[in-house]
Amino acid sequence: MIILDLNAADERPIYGQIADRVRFAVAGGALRPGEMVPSVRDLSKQLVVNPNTVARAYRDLQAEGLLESVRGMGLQVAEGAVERCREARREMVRQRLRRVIDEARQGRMDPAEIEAIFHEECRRAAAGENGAAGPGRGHV
Amino acid sequence: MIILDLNAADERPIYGQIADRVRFAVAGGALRPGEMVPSVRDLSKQLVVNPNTVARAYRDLQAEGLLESVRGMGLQVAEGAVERCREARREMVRQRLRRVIDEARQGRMDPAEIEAIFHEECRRAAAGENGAAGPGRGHV
Amino acid sequence: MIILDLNAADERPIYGQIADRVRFAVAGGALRPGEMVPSVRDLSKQLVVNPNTVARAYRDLQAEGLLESVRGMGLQVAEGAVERCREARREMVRQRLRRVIDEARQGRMDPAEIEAIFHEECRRAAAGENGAAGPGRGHV
Amino acid sequence: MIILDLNAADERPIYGQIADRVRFAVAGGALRPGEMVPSVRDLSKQLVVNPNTVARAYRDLQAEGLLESVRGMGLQVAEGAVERCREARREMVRQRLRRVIDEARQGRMDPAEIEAIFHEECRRAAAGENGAAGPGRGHV
DNA sequence: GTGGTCTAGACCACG
DNA sequence: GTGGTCTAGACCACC
Repeated sequence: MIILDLNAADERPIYGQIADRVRFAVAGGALRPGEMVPSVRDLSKQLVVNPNTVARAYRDLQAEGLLESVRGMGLQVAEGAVERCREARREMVRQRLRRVIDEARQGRMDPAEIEAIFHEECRRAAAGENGAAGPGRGHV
Repeated sequence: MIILDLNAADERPIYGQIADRVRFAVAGGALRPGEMVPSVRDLSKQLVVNPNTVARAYRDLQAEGLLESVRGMGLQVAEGAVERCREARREMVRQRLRRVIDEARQGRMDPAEIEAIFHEECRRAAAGENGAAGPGRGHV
Repeated sequence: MIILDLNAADERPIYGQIADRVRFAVAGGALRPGEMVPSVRDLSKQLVVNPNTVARAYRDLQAEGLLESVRGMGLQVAEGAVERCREARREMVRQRLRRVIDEARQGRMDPAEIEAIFHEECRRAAAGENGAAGPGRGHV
Repeated sequence: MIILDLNAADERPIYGQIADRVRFAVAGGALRPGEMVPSVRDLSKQLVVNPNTVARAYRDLQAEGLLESVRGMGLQVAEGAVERCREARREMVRQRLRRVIDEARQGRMDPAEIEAIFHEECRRAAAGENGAAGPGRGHV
């Protein structure tokens, strides 16, 4: 069964984080169309969270058409979900990047400085994934 | 007088948006040390926002040491503010970029795709600043 | 053997849909008094449904007096069933129509609009039964 | 302030009934774009229902784009809502009528009988609206 | 004052 | 076993 976890430092609503984990799992191929997601009760135990909170995440995903219910059995990933998740993921990233860029430029920040920071952070992320502590900014 | 505006689509707290606008204005040189910021009442009218909300933004900026009260006159930008704002601006941008990158990678998105989107959006922002409608992504 | 099928899009309980199909089959003459209904196992395979679900539908129909068990043989359609099913069918249709009409009027919908929609849908149904794709509303 | 009420005999989920009341109120003109809906707390008291239940109805309506939040102030009817509600109401009625008609015909019911029942019920509804007890089927 | 999140726990229908 | 509804009540941020 797929393992999901939460990042305690994330201040977004828990149900939103859960939904995003599922979206990313589908986009990344860890959860395939037709596959069942963990039951509300199981996942709520796994995440140490109230079942209602998981149920809300699942409900939102259902409304989005990403999950569909199999009566009496649980919820499964819908057929067209992978493509939609990939697209959603891409647009989410695009929208957030756009907002940062727009605000930085509006604050008269040098475009070259923005790009420099972006590449620094990309390197940091890549390093953090390969070795335990790569170069760049070690802390945080 | 300095002109500030808000983006209604931004879901962050309004007081935070206002404070950020002031920080960016100082970092960008639009507001200089010793200069007075608009009064709470004026700014609240200008932004069509509750005066309490503006007051809270100013309160936060005061606590931060960025604004100082001049008895009977209002609030002015503090002396050392510019450098601190530039630093704050840089770190704010860095932190937000980092978060987007981290979450995208965590969702197993291809790093090259992330960079591609970033550069697309940079070009779009640059185009939007020069001409009214440059190349790139026309809509939005 | 009588062929029944289910509409996956129907959100009513499956056991109720099955029972209704049987009622309508009796009312329409496709199942005659004295005739045996498919066994629980056969029907559950035919419908790709849990046997318990079929069993529950049959149980309800038995309680209603529409089916009677023949020891060791299964269930057969009861003698007086046809008339009762016709009546049940009529009342079921009436009740559902009434509900739609009542709610539409309660929502201040123009009565003429309701009738217009009804007749459109009647024509559509008639067309769909005669030719594969008649006039009216092609899509669904 | 707009008065909403619930029909205790309705077995649909309460939150759905509340949402429908709002939709119909908007479609019927009782609630106009820009107008505020009752606060969650007020409406929950008015309907003798848990605030969470009202909140869920409002949340669904927000997701639908029918309501939009005015921060710190409450929820108001969105601009384009009226047309969308009318359309939604029409399609809801159409879909439900279609289902009844389809199932009745599939059960080999005489089309003329279906129409007869429909018109009977239309007359009944019209009568029930004008006089307290018109002709037709008095009870129920 | 507003909406929103989360928890806890009960109850239900369905399969 | 599954999801879904509803209640009750706490706590939060925002305006």
